[in-house]
Amino acid sequence: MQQRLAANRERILGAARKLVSKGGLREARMGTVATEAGLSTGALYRYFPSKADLFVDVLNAAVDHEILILDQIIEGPGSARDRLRNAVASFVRRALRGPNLAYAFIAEPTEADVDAARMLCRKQFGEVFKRIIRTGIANHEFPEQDVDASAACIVGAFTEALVGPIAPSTRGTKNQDRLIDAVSSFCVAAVVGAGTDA
Amino acid sequence: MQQRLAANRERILGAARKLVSKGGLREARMGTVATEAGLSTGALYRYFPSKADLFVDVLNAAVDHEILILDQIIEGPGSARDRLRNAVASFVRRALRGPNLAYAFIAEPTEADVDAARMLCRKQFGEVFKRIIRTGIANHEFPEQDVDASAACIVGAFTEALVGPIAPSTRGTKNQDRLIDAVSSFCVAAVVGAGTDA
DNA sequence: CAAAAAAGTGAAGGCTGATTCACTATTTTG
DNA sequence: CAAAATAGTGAATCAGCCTTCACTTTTTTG
Repeated sequence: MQQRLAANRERILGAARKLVSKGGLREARMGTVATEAGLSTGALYRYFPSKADLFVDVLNAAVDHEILILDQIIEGPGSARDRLRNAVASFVRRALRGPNLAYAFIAEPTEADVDAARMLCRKQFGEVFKRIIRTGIANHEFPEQDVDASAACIVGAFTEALVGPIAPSTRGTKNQDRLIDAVSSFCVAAVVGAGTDA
Repeated sequence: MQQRLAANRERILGAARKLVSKGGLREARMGTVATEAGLSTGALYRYFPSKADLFVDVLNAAVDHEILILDQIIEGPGSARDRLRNAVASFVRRALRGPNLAYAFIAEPTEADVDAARMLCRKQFGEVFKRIIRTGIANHEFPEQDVDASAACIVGAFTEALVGPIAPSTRGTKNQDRLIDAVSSFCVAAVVGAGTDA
């Protein structure tokens, strides 16, 4: 019977995830989550104290997963440059593939409570990139630079390229591959060459 | 007497601008705008058909102004590289200085209607940067690259560096100058070196 | 199996904030 | 100056949603 409860909790999280991934936070209503999960609205509150709590959970789970993957790349073998490139490329690739979850999330604020969590997540991503940039600087692969600023720029760059309206059409594997390449080249070049003419 | 009306309209726009620049769109209520403008809520609707209309106007005015400045830099003299650097630096400098208006705006979605306008504005900024990148490529100052992607990355990079939570403290002229430098160096290096190892 | 506890229901309540509107004040006009 | 038109007022209305709660159903327990 614990089973049932745990399963319900999962179903709720799953429903919320699904709704966010299409439609975004803006359109994720508690009622809809409930229906999607096959429960009544009231039941949700037996599992999560509030909408914000529910969605913060969804966000954190998605982001933790993503961070884990980035971490492995960043801490793995290879030159700092290659690891940086792979990290960015991996993120963009995954974002383009799946329904945008962490990605819709990372880019789209709503209520203040959830927003705070979102900010934190962005910061987490930033931290990962700071680590690799520092490594590269220590290595003398990268020039001295403002690590905080560079990390922020990287996160901003790929986010905008992914979800922004400027982004070119991402239909077709070909275009996607090109975008992945373009964005990761951009970031690598920036970090490698940053400070050049500061 | 037309005067009075025009003046009121201005006062409303001014009030809205002021409220957005501190507090952001999220906290800009019609009632507050009215009070700030010295009018009643009802009166606002004699000047603007809806909240969205009002704020779209505010947004567009702010962005048009900013675009104009960027345009002058981009179309001005100097190498493509310098112009790109100046354009980014100018944007960041202005954003850090004034109360963030276009900047709070450009980064912070709310209702769908206003959001559409916001997207368009980002696109406009992107267009400006595309132009200079194309020029540089034609010049052979920059390597061939995905112009759309690079422009998106630039807009994303400086936006995040400015308003994102990752951004380092921007208190003090010193820090601000460093940030301006870091961000513009980042973007220039990226564009100059993009495609290097694509 | 009956009573108690836990889970689930969904309509009603409440909150926030935009929009309206019946009415008053001011300005224009003949 | 009186009538008509135009501005302006702000309390009431409306709308969207989250959250609650009195009640039913299911599960546990003695």
